[in-house]
Amino acid sequence: MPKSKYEAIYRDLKQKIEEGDFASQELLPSEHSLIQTYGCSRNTVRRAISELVSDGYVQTLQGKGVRNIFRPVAQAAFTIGGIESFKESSQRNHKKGRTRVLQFMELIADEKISLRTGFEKGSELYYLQRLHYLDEKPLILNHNYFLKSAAEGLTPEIAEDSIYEYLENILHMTIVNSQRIMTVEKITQIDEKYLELDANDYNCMAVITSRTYNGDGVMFEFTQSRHRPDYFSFQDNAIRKSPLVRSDF
Amino acid sequence: MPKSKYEAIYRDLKQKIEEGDFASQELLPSEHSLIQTYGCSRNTVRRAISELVSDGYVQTLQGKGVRNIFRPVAQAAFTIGGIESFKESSQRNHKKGRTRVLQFMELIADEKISLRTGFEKGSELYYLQRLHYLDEKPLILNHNYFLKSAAEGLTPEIAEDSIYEYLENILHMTIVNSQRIMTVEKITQIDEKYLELDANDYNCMAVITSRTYNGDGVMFEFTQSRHRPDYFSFQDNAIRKSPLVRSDF
DNA sequence: GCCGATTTGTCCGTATGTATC
DNA sequence: CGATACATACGGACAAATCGG
Repeated sequence: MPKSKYEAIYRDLKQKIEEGDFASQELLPSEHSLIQTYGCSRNTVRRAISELVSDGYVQTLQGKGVRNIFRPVAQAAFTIGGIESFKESSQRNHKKGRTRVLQFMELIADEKISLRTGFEKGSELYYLQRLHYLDEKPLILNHNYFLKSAAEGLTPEIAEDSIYEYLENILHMTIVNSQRIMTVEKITQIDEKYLELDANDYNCMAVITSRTYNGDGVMFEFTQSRHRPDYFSFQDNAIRKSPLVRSDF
Repeated sequence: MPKSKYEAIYRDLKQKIEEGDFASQELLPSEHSLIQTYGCSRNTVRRAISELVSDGYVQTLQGKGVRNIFRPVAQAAFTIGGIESFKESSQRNHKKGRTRVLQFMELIADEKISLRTGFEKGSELYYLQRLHYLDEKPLILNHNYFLKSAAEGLTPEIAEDSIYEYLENILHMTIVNSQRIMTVEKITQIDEKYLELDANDYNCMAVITSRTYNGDGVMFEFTQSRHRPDYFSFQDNAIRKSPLVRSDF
C-alpha cells in the first residue's frame, strides 16, 4: 500500500489513465476538483501530478489544465523504467522470467577491476555471471559485481531468484539510485554461446553499464547487462528544459 | 537568467557540485542553512534539491542530510540528457558540431508512414534526412518528420543550423516532452555510406526513435536518429521506487 | 481590447512525522 | 532522550496564462 497520500493519488490517477478513463488530449479534472475528490491540499495533488509529468503521462499547461498524453507502447518487448530487478520487470510485463547462474565467486578487486568498476582496489566482491530468460528465451547476460560487505551472505540460490529482494527484504538495504550508461558493443564468444546469437547475423549488442548506490551512499553494485539486440528496447520520457544560462549567485 | 528562485538555487548548487566544491560522499549544507544562504523558504530549497536528485547529483537521506554522489563521466563522447538539439549538445560538450542536409521534401502521410510515425493519414509533413558531424566526423544520421502546420516555413538553411531554435524563437513554439525508444538495428546501405561504416566491422547501430510534443499537445515531430555504435553513449540516472502495489481508491 | 473567472506556477510559513545520531 | 535533518501535508498569497463575454 502507498505510504503517503500523494503516492496514493498518483497511483490512482496513473491507473485511470492507463485504463483509458481519459481520452487522448483530454484535460484531467482541475487541481481544485481533485482536491475535492481526494480531500487533500493543493500541494498534495500537485505533487502527484508532477510525478505523472515525469512519467510522460500528462503535460501541464498554465491557464488551461493538465492534458492526458499517455500512449501505450505495445511493441516494446521488454522495457525499463526506474530501477527494477529482472524478476520485477518480467512480472510487470506478465512474462515468465527465469534466471540461471553461470558463475558465482568471490574476488578481490585488483587494479584493473577497480579502474573499470569504480570499486576501490582491494575491495572484497562477489562476482556473478547470470543469464536471464524471458519465456524460455535467453535475452540478457549479466556480469554483476557486488560489494561483499553490503551483500553479505549472498548465495547462488538467492541469485537465481532475486538479489534485490534479498538485499531489500532480508538485509534491509535501501536501494536509492543507479547511474546507467548505455552503449553498443561487439558481441563476444560468451555472448554468442549463451544468448544463442550468430555473429554473422548481429555482431553487436546493447550494453547497459550501471553503478547502483544504497542508502548509506556507497556504490554496492556494478553491473554490465548485455542484451540481445533483437529483443532490446529501452523507453524514456524526456522533458524539455530551456537551454542553460549562467546563474545569479 | 533563471526565471525562478528555485531554478537559480538549483543551478548554483549544480555548478558548485560540478566544480568540486563538495567532496564525493560529503553532505551538502542542511536545508536550514541553505534557507539562510539563499534567503528563501524551505519549500524552495527542497524543490531545487529534488531536481538535483533527478539529475543523479545528490541523494537525500532522512535524518542525515543530502549527499553528493556526482561522478563526472569523462569517457562519454556524446551524451544525452533531457531534450536537446544537436547544436545545443555539441556546445555543451565543447565540440564543433555541423549539420548537413541530405534531403528536404514535403510529403503527405500515407498509410505506411502514418502507421510508423503516428501522424494521421493525410497529414502534410516535412521530411528531412540530416547528417550530424562532431569534430568533422559523421556520427548521427537523422530521419525527421515534422508536421508542416507546426513547423511552417522550414527551409534547408534552417535545418542546417537548428530547427529547434527556429521553432522556439521564431515560431514561438514551446517544446514540452519527447517519448523515446532506443533499440539496436542492423545498418543499412545509407548508414554505411554516410556514416562511413563498414558492415564487416559493426553491422548494427543504436537507434533512437522519438515522438516530440509541443505546448498545444500535438505531436509535431517524429524522428529516427541512427547513431554510429562506436561513438554512441546514452546516460541516465534511475531512482528506485518501491515495487508497485495496488492503490487505495 | 479589456475584464473577470478559471487554472496552473511560484513562494511562503507552519505543523507534524520519522530517521539519525 | 533530545537535537538535528529530511518527509509529508496543510493553507494561503500572488503571479501568469487562458478563455469567454
